Amino acid sequence: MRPQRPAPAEATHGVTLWRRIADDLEQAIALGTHAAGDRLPGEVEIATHFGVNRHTVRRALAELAERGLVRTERGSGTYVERSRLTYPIGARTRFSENVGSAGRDPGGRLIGHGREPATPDTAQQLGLEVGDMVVRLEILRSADRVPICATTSWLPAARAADAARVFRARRSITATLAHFGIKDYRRQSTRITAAAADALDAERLHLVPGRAVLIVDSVNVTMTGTPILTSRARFAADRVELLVES
Amino acid sequence: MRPQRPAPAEATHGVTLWRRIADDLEQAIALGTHAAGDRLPGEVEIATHFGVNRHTVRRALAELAERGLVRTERGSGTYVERSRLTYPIGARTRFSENVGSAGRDPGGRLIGHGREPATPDTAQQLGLEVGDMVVRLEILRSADRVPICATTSWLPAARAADAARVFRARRSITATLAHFGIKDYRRQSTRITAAAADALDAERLHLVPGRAVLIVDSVNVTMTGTPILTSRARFAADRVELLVES
DNA sequence: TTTTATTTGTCCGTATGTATA
DNA sequence: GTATACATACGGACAAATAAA
Repeated sequence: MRPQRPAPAEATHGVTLWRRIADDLEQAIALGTHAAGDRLPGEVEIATHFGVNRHTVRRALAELAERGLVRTERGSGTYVERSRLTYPIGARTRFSENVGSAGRDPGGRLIGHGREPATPDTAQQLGLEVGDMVVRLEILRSADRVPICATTSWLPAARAADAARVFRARRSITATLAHFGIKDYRRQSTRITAAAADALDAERLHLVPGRAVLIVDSVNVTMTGTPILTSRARFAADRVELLVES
Repeated sequence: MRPQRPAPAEATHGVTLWRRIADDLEQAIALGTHAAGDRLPGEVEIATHFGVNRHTVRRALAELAERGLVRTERGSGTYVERSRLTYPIGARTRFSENVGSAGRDPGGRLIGHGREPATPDTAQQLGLEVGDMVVRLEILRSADRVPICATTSWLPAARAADAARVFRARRSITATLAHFGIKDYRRQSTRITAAAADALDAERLHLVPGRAVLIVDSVNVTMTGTPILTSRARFAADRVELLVES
């Protein structure tokens, strides 16, 4: 960041001081001058650097905090938040590919599984009868060892009986489906809503109860259009941003 | 719902009692036997109806409550939740059309506006220089008089100087853009994340602070690809579900 | 405003079947 | 096979919130 003195009104284009400082800090963060996790200089230090009052800096930092770029910790300092993982949603949505192409290390761990009768909505999504058996997989997914989402997936038991065992070996949904003869599949629809994290989310995703989770329901079909997998993922909203391109 | 006695193991397909009751209630809600807003029978009444213990019914209701189908109010009863407004996200996303085709009455009210210099990210999205002037519109949108989202939109001031005045007359973004010669436009990208509602969200969207809000950033371009409008919408997550089809 | 009945929330306990180690 | 842990189901009692008299 470069020092700036409050300039005459016409030179500032009517830009408020705090906004200019916020913009400067935003640029500095975007350019990597302050990396993720870094502690910014103290408020007084920033204030003297720009030649303004500390309260003006506080207003700027409040703006950045509200937008999620920084996080202020009372008695400690202001820290640059890790930028959200951009997670593209589309017909070819694959977790590992998404995380990998963001330059992060994808991980997936089976934390539970079961065999159960389809509930009405699961049955409808998979084109089954209510009560037909389905296999449920609970997978905790991460990027760079940081938990990203907890996914519950359902597959027709008739087509993928021991999906849990296969997933544990292959460590990928795509590879698991391939094992059952599904060479390719596509995401048919995605429904997105959000809720406050409950105790289970907090434990699995390692976040404070009450923080937001994105709830993403998807239906995946084979290339011939047969429903093969439906899932409900709960994302730590702090850490991801879903991207829909059209 | 039809009464059911706990049956021998082989007849239940291994389905637990509470799950079967939950499924039955879910069906009854889906079929409209219990409409949105209706109060379900009391726990004891449901229990005697199914011939089970009250705790078993409670387990079933807890399942439905967790999935957002019902809401229990201590001392009062259990109520069927209004189903979420399905909001399609795509190239042709238009608020009024989305709400209207869901059979609800769309509303939009300008609650604020301003003229300000573009911040770095707004400038980048609109293809402007940092500091170029933009017009900001704050719009509160509703369906059937229930607030759905608060949207902040930015347009290049050079192309849409008095957008606020036009919007107030036309009451639609599409009509406002048409006034400035933009006959058609499409949504280029949508970024979705979530957060807990702050005091401003709570007031505008009429919800309790801490409930989840979906934050939807979009960039809209003319049919020739020129960025014309960027917006950030904050949806009451309780009341909507975003739908992405691919 | 106060009382009373209704309804959900929480806690205690008991018994049984089913996975898991 | 045995022991252990867990989920399911039932029964009862009381507290707390609500709604109606």
